[in-house]
Amino acid sequence: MKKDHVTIYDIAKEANVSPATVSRVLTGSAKVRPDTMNRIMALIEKYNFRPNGLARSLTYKKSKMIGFILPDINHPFFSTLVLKSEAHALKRGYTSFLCNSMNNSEMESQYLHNLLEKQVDGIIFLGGRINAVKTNPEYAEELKQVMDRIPVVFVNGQMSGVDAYAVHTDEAYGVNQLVQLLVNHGHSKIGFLGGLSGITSTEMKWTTFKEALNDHNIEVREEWMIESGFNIESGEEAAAQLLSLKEKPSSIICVNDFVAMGTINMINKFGLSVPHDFSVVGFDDIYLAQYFPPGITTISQNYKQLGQTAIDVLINLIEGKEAQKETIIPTSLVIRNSCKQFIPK
Amino acid sequence: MKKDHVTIYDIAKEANVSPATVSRVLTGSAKVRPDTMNRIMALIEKYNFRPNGLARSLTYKKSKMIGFILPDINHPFFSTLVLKSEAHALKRGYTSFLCNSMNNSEMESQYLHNLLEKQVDGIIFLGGRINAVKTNPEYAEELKQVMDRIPVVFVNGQMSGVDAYAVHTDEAYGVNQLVQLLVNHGHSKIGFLGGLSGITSTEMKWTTFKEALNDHNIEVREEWMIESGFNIESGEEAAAQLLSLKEKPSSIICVNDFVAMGTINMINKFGLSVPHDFSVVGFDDIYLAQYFPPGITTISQNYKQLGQTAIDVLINLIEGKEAQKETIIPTSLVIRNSCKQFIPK
DNA sequence: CTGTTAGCGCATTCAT
DNA sequence: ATGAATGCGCTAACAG
Repeated sequence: MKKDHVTIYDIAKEANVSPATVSRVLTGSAKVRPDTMNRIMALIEKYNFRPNGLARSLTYKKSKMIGFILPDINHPFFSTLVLKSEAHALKRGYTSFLCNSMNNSEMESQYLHNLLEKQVDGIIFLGGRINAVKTNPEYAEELKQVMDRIPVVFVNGQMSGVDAYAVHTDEAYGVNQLVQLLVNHGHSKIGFLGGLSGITSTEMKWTTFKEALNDHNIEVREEWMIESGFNIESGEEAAAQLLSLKEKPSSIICVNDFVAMGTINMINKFGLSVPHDFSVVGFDDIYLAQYFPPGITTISQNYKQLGQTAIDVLINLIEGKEAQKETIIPTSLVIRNSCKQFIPK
Repeated sequence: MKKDHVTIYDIAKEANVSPATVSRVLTGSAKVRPDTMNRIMALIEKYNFRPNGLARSLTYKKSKMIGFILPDINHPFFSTLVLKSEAHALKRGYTSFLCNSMNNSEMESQYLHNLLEKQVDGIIFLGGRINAVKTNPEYAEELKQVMDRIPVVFVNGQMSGVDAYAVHTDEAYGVNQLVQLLVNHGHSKIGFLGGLSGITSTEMKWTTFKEALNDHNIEVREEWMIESGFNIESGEEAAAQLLSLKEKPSSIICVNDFVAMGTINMINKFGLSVPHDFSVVGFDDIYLAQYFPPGITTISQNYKQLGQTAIDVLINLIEGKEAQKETIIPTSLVIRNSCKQFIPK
């Protein structure tokens, strides 16, 4: 079962050459006479030899690995983003190390140390502490210490006092697109469901939402802005609350697609329907958005571009090249069937 | 920005001790006098020192990492399973390395080598080549070579000629539960949608399905068994085909929840509804199954147990302990609203 | 309790 | 074109 690990020394001995020569054929770092090369290659084949990556990284002082710290791979937004990013990183010669923090700061700290010990060459950070409106100075300090050693790129986040490289979705633009769409459809009573205060992306969406309404001379009704969370249950809860109001909006912007799904479900449970009784729009354009009846109109985060850019910035930093301090990725509107022209009753 | 990497030698020098002593406080492998220990700890703190994991693994000849080869982290089945597995592995002191093969055998090969070079202590293999009904001998050979070096555990798969440790869901039992449920509800016209021939899980579900119908003295109608695939689109296509048949079943078993969603969507597009016109059941119990209207009755794969067992088997193997060659994880029926009593018209 | 020495497996000068 | 020697950072004997 366990064939003892064969090393370049074993190969060297059997080929009657020095380990250095074996190393040379492995890396192609110098010319080797064709016949000795063939002899070595044959042995490599014979033993199915693979150089020990740990030893290699140790001498190179580069592991060619990048770490990802993210909240939850189970969430479609992250899984899609990570999938794209990973593929791109691989193309550039880097393998990825995923760490699910579950939005728990202690886990983030633990993983940060873990990644450092594993000698990753850089880190992509998503969610958790970099999504908090008020930065915890302790966590910021920790991150700064990490950044002292290896490059870190924030995706859709920021920390006050931490001068980090960042790439993020233009969420404000997305919200504006949504409001514009609704207004174009004749809606002037617009609600906003989901999200959590204290989370930057939520608060930014809220303020943008209000500004957009103002720009369109539409009154902001605080009772139509209901905070709840980010999953389907949150959508259901928020919608239930909204639907029990005496006066209701005719359209609803949801903080993300999951919340939109919950909202649609609850509207149906109230015996009403989308888009007939309410126009509902989401955010993120997760895989399911197009299939969840009636097909959710939403904002695409352009995952591929987002992930790719983050990776490019990080790798450029790792390899000592120039990189843009902050990159903003545009969103795009994806029209489906959850939204229709407002018809006064 | 770049503080030169500090090593145990640096710490040792500044603390006026030998590197070995520093190593001792790091690992706790031997007693160290309290005051020297404190001195060392202070320096570790001061420099925020972290031992180099690569160097460590090199001497330990253990990396405490396990690799996952899986088709696509973006699919809820895998993301959930991986999340559970990873958490359990971490609890047992192992970190995970994820590799998305996209069901591409070449990528699997590439990753297999990559993981070997990275010196992972073991591998969890899901999907792809171990799901093929007819084993490709070349791929089997490759896997055997890997297994010659480190333990590998198959999850929901197998390869003929490869005597691997395996953990899998009792899919046959699940299909039986589904048929039983439908029969209990008075259905005797049952279809089966989705899946792909050549994929073990599909073929096993098909044969189990037929046997179950036989056991219940129900005729098997080949035209109600439509092969298509595993995603929502596949469900829609298969359902469209089924619905254009002259004579249709009253109930439908889908190869998984995605296909069930597509099926439900198509039924709705035909102006019919679930469960009113058709009872539809799925498989996997992904997060969305409960929220996709009308709430999908399905079979749970018991992710946690499945993942945990796979990890336990693998780690036991890695650590030279006993492990069961094959473990079967029971499924459980999750009743929701996509299924109702058959009412003859 | 602590220091010295010798690898772990590989890549890289510096010679030859 | 190739070999010998050295170091990457850490742990594990083996002394003392």
